[in-house]
Parts: sequence; C-alpha cells; structure tokens
Amino acid sequence: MRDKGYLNTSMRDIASAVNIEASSLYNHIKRKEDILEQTCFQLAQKLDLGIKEVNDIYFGAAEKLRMAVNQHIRIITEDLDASHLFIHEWRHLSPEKKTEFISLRDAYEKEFRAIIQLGFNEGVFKDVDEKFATLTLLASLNWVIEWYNPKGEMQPKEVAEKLTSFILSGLQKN
Amino acid sequence: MRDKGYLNTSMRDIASAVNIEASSLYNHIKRKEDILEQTCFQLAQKLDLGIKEVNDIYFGAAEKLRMAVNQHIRIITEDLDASHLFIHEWRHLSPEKKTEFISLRDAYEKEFRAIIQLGFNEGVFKDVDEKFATLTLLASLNWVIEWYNPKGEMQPKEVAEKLTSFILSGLQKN
DNA sequence: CCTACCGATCGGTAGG
DNA sequence: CCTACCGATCGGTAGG
Repeated sequence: MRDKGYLNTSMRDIASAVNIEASSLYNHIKRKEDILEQTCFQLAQKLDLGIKEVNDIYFGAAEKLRMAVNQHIRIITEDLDASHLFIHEWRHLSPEKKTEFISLRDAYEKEFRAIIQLGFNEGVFKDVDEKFATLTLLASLNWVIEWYNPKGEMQPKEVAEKLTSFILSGLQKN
Repeated sequence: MRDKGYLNTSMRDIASAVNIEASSLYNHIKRKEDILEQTCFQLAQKLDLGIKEVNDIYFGAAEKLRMAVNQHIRIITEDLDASHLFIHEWRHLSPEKKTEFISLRDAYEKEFRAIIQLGFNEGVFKDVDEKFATLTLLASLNWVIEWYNPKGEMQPKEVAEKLTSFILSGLQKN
C-alpha cells in the first residue's frame, strides 16, 4: 500500500496479500475506507496520548520537546505502512471524517506549539514565528518515514536525538 | 488535482475543467501520464538549474545555503499544483520514468549535501550527519507547499529567510 | 470463506 | 473539437 498508494491498492490486491478472495474481506470490514479511517484515527490517538503524557511528566521546554520528538518518532516508525496512511492518505477520507481528522491533527500541532511558546516564556527559545516553527518541525519529523529503514543501523531513539539537536541548535557553529 | 490526487482525478475531470470532452484531451497529450511526467521533469530541471547557478555564483557555505533555499522556495511556490505532482505524485510514474526521476532527485539532493560538506570544511558548520541533515532540510522546504498561501502575507523570500535561519541556528538561544 | 455477478467509472480509441 | 463506444477494473452485494 505504501508503494502503490491507497487509491491504487484494490480490495483484490489486499485480499490476495492475505490469500483470500476480495469479497471475503467484507466479512472483516464494511467498506474499504474503514481501513484508512481506523488507521488514521488510531495513530492520531496514539500521538495525542504520547504528547499529553510528555506534557504531564516532563518540565522545561527543551526537555519536553526532546521527549515529544522521541515519542513521535517512536510511534511513526513502529508501523511505517500505517504512518503512510496517516501522513499522506488521510486526504481520501470522506468529507466528514476528513474534517474530524484535521481537527485532531490541529490539536496535536497545538501541543507542539505550546511547547515552543513555553520555551520562549522560559527564555530558552528564541522569539520565532511559532506556527511556522511548528510546521517546519513536524515536517522534519514526518519525513522520517520516507527514508527510515527498520533494518538499518539507526534506532528510532537515535533518529529522534539527531532531529532534536538539529531543531534546537541548527547547522551553524556559534 | 491537488485536492483529489493524481489517480483520483480522471481525464473527464480535467476535461470539464477546461470545458471540453475527455476524448478531446487526446489531441493535446498522448496519455494521462504525460501530464505527470512533463510536470515532474520540468520541475526537476528548474530546481537543478537553480542550484547549479547558486553554486556558480555564490561563495561560502552559509551564503550558498541561503540562496539555494531561496531558489527552492521560489520555484515550488510559483506553481503549487505542479509542485504537488513533483513532491507527492511522482510515485505513479511508469517504472522506467520513476527510476529516471529518482536519479534526478538524488542528484539534486547531492548538491545540497555538497553545500553542507563545504560548510564543515570551512569550519562554519557543525560536524553533522550530512545525509540526515540534507533530508531534514529538504523535508522542511518541501512541506512549505502544504501550508503556503500565495494570497497570504508571507512572500516566498520571507519564507526562505525564516527557513534558512531556522536551519542554520535552530530554536535554542545560545 | 467462496462463486458469480452488479453498476459505475476508468483511460483510451475509432471515425468523423 | 465531438459522439459513440471499447475492454478493464473498480468497490461492493447476493446467496450459499
């Protein structure tokens, strides 16, 4: 599904992947969109729980950011196929579900923004455009699924660590 | 096409957008894939020309990076529909064209990597994982098309400027 | 879980 | 540029 995309993956493709006939899939799901729907909303919920946990347990914006990145990377690298649906294919949800999904994503984004805001209030982060910084940050995080190889050398924790230090202090020597 | 995606946009959709019949489109193109193909390769070429120009004209890694980001943002915000195809829908190119496209993208990526490498050699950039830094950088740049609004306040130059400073010096105060 | 099949829609062609 | 149409394939259903 990651190669072909959601629309280009037919119920017959899915069925043959599990060695049954297409019509038999309908004993497990009601519509094709259920697969997309369940995957997108499950991941949204996982991420939301993750960042709320981080906000409850840790103190200090830098530490919160570090842990939020860590959780995000851990969750999206756990199941790359599901993450692909969550990151790219949610556009093909039905209009109602799409609206619902977007508001979940926005809520998650706001949690990240709050951390950046906190960092500014603490005096440890620069006075950046928060909305902009959050989008750029999440873009970097989500792009990981495009190149991440679970069988490669880099563990999710290491990826998260590198991303955090990149985001916090950038490329340039000071 | 940006809303529905390449696969979900039928020739009938395209035709009705220009007020003709679907079959009449075939007087202008040979196959649906031609649209995707031409758009993807045109943009790849533009970006490649852009970064080569930057590498010829400017000196110093920080300055080169700044200008490369500027060119990239300028080009992808010029035509958001085309950029959508270039960034997301190239997956649906035919196998041969896909391979060709990927090698163009890799070449472009290498130009960015070379700038980061140069920065390290000059002693102005940290000793980062170059491959990793390049991917993260390009992820941030390409994500711009997801939220950029041509009618909004931010001009492409301003977006590029903010991105560059984010990439160079990060969030944290030093 | 299967066979058999449906209406809808697709990319594309023939012929003018 | 059009009408008319094609074979293929789609998501999904009926009935067992």
